[in-house]
Amino acid sequence: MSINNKPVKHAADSLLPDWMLANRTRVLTSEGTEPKEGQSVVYWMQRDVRSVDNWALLWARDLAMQHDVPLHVVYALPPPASSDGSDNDRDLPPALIQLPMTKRHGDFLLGGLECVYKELKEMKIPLYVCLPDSHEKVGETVCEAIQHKYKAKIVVSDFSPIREYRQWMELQAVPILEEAKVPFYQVDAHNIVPVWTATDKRQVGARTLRPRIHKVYNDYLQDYPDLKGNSHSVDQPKFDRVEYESFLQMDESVESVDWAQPGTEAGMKQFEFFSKNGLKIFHEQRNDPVQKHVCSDMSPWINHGHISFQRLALNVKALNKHANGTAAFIEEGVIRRELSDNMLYYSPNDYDSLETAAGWARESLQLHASDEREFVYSLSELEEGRTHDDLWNAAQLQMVRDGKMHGFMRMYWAKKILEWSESPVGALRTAQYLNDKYELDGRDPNGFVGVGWSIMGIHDQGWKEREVFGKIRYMNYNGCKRKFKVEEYVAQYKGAAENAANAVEETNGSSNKRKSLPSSSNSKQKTARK
DNA sequence: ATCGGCTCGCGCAA
DNA sequence: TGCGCGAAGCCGAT
Repeated sequence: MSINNKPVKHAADSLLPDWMLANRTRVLTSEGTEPKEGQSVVYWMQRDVRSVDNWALLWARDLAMQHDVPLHVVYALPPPASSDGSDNDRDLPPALIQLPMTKRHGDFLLGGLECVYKELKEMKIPLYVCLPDSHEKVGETVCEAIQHKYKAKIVVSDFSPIREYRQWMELQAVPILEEAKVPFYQVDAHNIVPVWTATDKRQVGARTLRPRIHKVYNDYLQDYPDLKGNSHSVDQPKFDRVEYESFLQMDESVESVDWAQPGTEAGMKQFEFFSKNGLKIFHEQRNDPVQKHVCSDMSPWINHGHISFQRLALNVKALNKHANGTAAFIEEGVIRRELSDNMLYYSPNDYDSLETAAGWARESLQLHASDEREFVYSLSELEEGRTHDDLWNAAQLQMVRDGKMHGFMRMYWAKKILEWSESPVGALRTAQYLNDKYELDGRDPNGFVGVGWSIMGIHDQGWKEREVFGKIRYMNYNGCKRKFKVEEYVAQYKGAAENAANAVEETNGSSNKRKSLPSSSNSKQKTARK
């Protein structure tokens, strides 16, 4: 079932406290769905897993106060991946929906959720975790809690442009709530300028989104009010971490990382470190993968919703130092990050496929689809970092080991996957698969757009035509040598190779649900042409 | 070391 | 309708 963007209708002014901008909201249920009798307001938390700096939670709490009922928070754990093999992509790595939750992601997700549970409990706000049987049942399961467990009169959710979230909310829950006459409001609690407000269509690049956001940026960069706790006494559900862990059926071969602990507090510590060390040189050194302590490394917490980027924007503004570093940080954290949401929101059904590329890019990749490739690697050769390119292998191993690849290397890494794959379609899916499996900040719009920028020219322009790439921007080893000390970067990941190989073997051996992936027999290395 | 051309499409001037 | 301009890079000329 495909997702359609309907014209955005904002919540009526009478529902909004003076600090809540109508543009942050949209009404998902149809006109005439008015609050009837009910005993609570429910906040369906999904993308923005935090108790502070969360416009959806704040507004839901205010609505509960207006109606003199308690607030309940409901979160749906993502149901285990179902790979029934019914799709026609047998030769491609699994798409996000078929990808098992890794321990790396699951631990971070549950850790953050547990923090929120405790923080809310202190304020007498209960958090109830739903366990839907399948992807198709998420909306139904959450609505069951909304309607029968909590008898809600109003539902507020946060917003994500990821397809699965939109299916759960817009396609599955909306009809049930309309039938039950429970109005369903959504808040873009993730972006500073809400995605549907910044522009009303997909943008071709940063240069068209930037002026639109800058024009209204200060209007939306409001400080957050404090969250007030429930005054009603309500039952507190238990937080059963063990049960949730077994529900997720995690892929244990991708281990958690030590450097990033889940939760708002841990994330803010990382940010304090960055604002003391990296911010002042961010504009000059963020593209040098050898430099330590330049990048903010905030994306795990931002993407999992543990921290609001708006909080970081407010903090760097209050710091009022390092104008150039701050400008570069805001450019990446606001313009480029919100550009990703823009792409997914306005192309909800094809943001992860070649179909979403611009005409020039599709045609050009098609024209060069049968060009002879100098190297073609199998998925396992790539996954284990066993290519001829030590720089690429190091980047891959950084991702496998640390759950985070340097931003500049992500571009080079994905471009080489295009260069070394049989087809652009396969390259795209392989890069998305590896990104979503290993990056702690994967499974997110920024990942789809980052990979899309590299492989199919999303938000980029055409460049000098060449083999395999066509007009897609090319990157190579020599360019990296010009920019940073390649040997130094490579040396950092020596010895990580065997670990990666073991992890991959474990994954593929233990997962009987996983459909078979391209085997290394596909691998070939051809001699250079000309 | 630094610069300009590469190539495309938006947005503005006409 | 035509033209200026940007853009998370490469490459060759200076």
